[in-house]
This record gives sequence, C-alpha cells and structure tokens, in this order.
Amino acid sequence: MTNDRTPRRIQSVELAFDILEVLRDSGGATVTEVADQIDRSPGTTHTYLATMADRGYVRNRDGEYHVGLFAVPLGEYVRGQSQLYRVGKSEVDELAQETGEASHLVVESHGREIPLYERFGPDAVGETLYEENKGHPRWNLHCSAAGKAILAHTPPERRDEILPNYEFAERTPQTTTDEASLREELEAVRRQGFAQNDEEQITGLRAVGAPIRYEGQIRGAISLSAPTSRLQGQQFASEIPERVVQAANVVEINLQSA
Amino acid sequence: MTNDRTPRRIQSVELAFDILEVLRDSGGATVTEVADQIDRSPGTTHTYLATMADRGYVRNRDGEYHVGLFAVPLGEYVRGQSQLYRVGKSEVDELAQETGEASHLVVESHGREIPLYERFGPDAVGETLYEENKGHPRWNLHCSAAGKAILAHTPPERRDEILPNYEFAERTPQTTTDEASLREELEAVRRQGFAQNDEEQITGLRAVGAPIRYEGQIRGAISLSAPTSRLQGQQFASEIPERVVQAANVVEINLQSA
DNA sequence: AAGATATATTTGACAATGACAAACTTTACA
DNA sequence: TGTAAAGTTTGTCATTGTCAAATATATCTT
Repeated sequence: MTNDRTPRRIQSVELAFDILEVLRDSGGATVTEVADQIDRSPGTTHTYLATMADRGYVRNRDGEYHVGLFAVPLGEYVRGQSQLYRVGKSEVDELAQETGEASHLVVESHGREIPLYERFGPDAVGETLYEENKGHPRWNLHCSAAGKAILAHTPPERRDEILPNYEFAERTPQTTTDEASLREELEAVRRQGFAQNDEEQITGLRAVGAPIRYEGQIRGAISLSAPTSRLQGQQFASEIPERVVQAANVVEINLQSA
Repeated sequence: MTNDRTPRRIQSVELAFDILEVLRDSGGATVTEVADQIDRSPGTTHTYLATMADRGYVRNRDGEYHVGLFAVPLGEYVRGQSQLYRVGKSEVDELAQETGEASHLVVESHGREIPLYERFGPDAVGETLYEENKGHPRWNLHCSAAGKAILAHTPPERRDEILPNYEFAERTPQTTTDEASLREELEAVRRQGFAQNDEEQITGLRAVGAPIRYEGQIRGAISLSAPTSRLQGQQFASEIPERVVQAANVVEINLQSA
C-alpha cells in the first residue's frame, strides 16, 4: 500500500466525486477529457462513468458525459431539510420583490459558499451571470457580500483554518487579493453589522450582505445585489444595508420560533 | 472474484450512492443504521461516510449522518443545464399564479419521475405533502398526472422496459395497481392529449398533466394539482386540461426557438 | 458519580476488486 | 471506402476495500 492516509478513506469514492466535479466544472466532457483531468486510464474512467450513469447521477448525451438528473431531487431534498432555508425563503422573496433586484440566502460549508436559495426580482440583472457559476461550490467567501458577512462572524479558530487555504483569485480589479486586507475588512463588517461587495466578483455589480446568527453561532447570510448604477451613495452606504440587516433579523427571529 | 458482472462497475461507488440514498430516504441515520441497510460492517460504513463527509456530500449532525450541502449547488447546476427547465420555468410560474394552485415541470430518468421545477400559487395546498417526498426519485410514473402524460408518449419498446419493473405501490385506494389497467389509461391519455390524477397519489388531491414533445420525442410534462374540492366537474374534465395543454404547447414552441 | 452498555472510530491483515495495458469495437473524418 | 481517433471490454496483478477485533467515546443505569 502506498498512500496509507489515516484516518482511512475510500479512494474510489473520492475519485467518483472528482469525476462529478470535473463534469460540473467543465459543463460536460468526453471519456478521454475526464481521464486526462483525473489522471487515470480511459478504461478505468469509463467504468466509473458507466457506474454513475447506471444510477442516474451521470448522463451520456451523444458522446459527452454530464452530471445526471438524479442530482436534482437529491439537492432539492437537502435544501428542504435545511431549517434556514425554510424560515429564510420568504424574506429573500420579499427583499427581491420590494427592491426589484436579486436576493440570496447563503450558507457556508467546508469553507465554501453554498447558495441555498436565490430570487430575482422584476428588475434584477445577472441571472445568467449567476447561472454560469451556479453549482460551483468552490466559491470562496472572500469576494461576495454574503460570504464576507459569514466569514466576519465565524469563530477565529475556524477562520484561521479557512483563510490560509484560500486562493484569493482576482475575479475583478476590485477583488481583495490578500489575507491581511480581508481581515481588516472583516473587522469593519463586524463593526458595521453588514458587508459590502463593490464589484469584487462581477464588474458592474454591487451587493450588501448581513449575517444570520442564532444561539451565538453564524448560520448564514442574506444578501441583495444590484447594478452599481442603481446602488449608489446613501442607498449603498446605509439604506439598503439597513433593509438587509432587518431581513436577516427577521430570519433570526424565525429561527427561534421554529 | 465472486460477482464478476459484465460490463464491469465500480462496486465502491455503487455502495457510496446506496449510502446517499439510505441517508436521503431515512432522513438521516447513524453509522449502525446505515451499516444495517447496506449490509456492511460498521467499520466499513464509517469509512464511506467519513470519505463523503470530507467532501461535503455527507454531513454529521450530532451523531446522525445526513446528505451534505454540496448536493444543493450540484443539483442546481444540473437543473440550470436543462433546456426544458430554462424554457419551461416561466410557464409553470404563470400557471401557478393564474390558478393559485401548484404547478410542476417533470422529466423522466431511469423510469423514475424527476421534478425539475415546482411553483406553489397563493392558494396551493400540499407544499408540505410534497416536501416530505421531495428528493425521492424512486417515484414511479404511474400515479401522477405528469408521469402518466410522459409514460403515454414514451416509445413502446422503452415503456415495455419500464413497466414490468414497477412495484405499483398502492399509495391511496385509487392508485392503479396493475399494469393492464395502466396501459388502458395510457391509451386514453394519448386520445385525450392530457392525463388526470384523481387522488391516486394523495387523497384529496387531483391533478392534470400534459406532455411536452419536441422533435417527435417526449421531453417531459407540465402539471397542475389542486384539492379535489376546487377541481371538480368541467374544471377537472376540460377547462384546466385545456389550460395545461396550452401551457405545454407554449413550452414546446419555446423549445423550438431555443 | 461510577460502572456498564452501546455506539463510533481506528487498525492489522487478507481476499476482493479497481487499475492498467492491450484487444476489440464503434464513430468520425478524409 | 479506408484510416485514425475515441469509446468499450477483458485478462491479469497489485492495490485497496473489508472484516474482526481493539480502542475510544457517548449514553444509560443505579
């Protein structure tokens, strides 16, 4: 045995998820393309793909393999199990309706940002922008308003585990690209009670996020994003933040009565 | 080697998905409970659970293992990839808004019913009823309006593959529980152009479903469900069916221009 | 609070099984 | 129609998933 990690893991299962993530991140790939990515022979790769295709978690659409439809109800099930989703959904809907913009409910898992629910109001832009990145849980928390709101209220020990592993990819010229300045920003987020995202993820898009806390723990964040042209001055500095914080507070109260 | 099936499959990966489905169907389980279900030792089971937990596809919440949050964006990604979802979503929304009831967009995979999108109108009931079954792709197609609409327009050879494997579980006293009568019903569905579900899945709930076809192939179905008390007489016999068929036709047209 | 019991987790050791290479098949292209 | 490329299957061997048992942790009992 070469790679005897401890605690032990099932390597084939890790490989299976590697493959699913390759299929997701590439938007579909051929056997050889996947084989290249995961560094296995085409024969082996084929056996994995066939196994998951049998189960409906992978699908072969004229020669290209994709993540299969069985992933949809599985994800939907997990979302439905989430208390935060159940009590937070209506606030996101309301925020989107009221402002006409896009609102998100976000949680953190394994140091990544998981969008639990999103609603696009009548004037919302960027639906397609989100679409293309959707399902990409490799998203870091440092370049979104909701992510920063979560990170700011994450216990220091855990934050120290998460941040050093970050890539700090420069998604736009405004993205914070070093740990030190992010930590300063997070300090400001804690003082203010909300986080801002000023075109740090997508140029032309600003956002405001507020933390959702319950029993002393950070549980997620709610955010509102809009084009920079519609989110300026006092709007961006205080009016919308106040509204988003209020929405987050309602969710916190809902959590208590649930 | 004992079980040398051909074509070959990765048994550990099959087991991993067995475990995920046990976690889903049980709504969370302990190591020993899972071990019992999958017929492995607790030690082995634990290694699988730990492997998937590392990856975020399984989660340990105070001693009970659950499907993990990474399933959410994965499912969301697959849904977003679906052409049918992208062009069908707005019709489902409209139908739900207009009638006040619940509307669904459904596809078939591996002989199971996959709910791609659902929208509950202001008067809709049964949200929780659906909730508890959500994410359960073991659903058969024989006891829902959308499922019957799909099955009716599935090529005969494929239908002959699917139906013999059915359990025909009697979910309510009205469920069709034998293949012969289902085949007759499907014949009627083809004549009428739409399918009905008269309390066959949930007592007190009726539904109407219409097939979505494109390039001679069945692609899915759209359905509307409402309490029996609000779906009676001409409403159930023709008015709502006409409306649902019209919605399905719009989706068919959208598919062409997409 | 301590002992007892059940459950979860880790580890040594071996047989099962996943991996490769190569054969074979199918598909794409010239 | 021939050739190349990609997909799929299979024989074989070394890797690794599996069990049993040991250890650790949690839960229950008196």
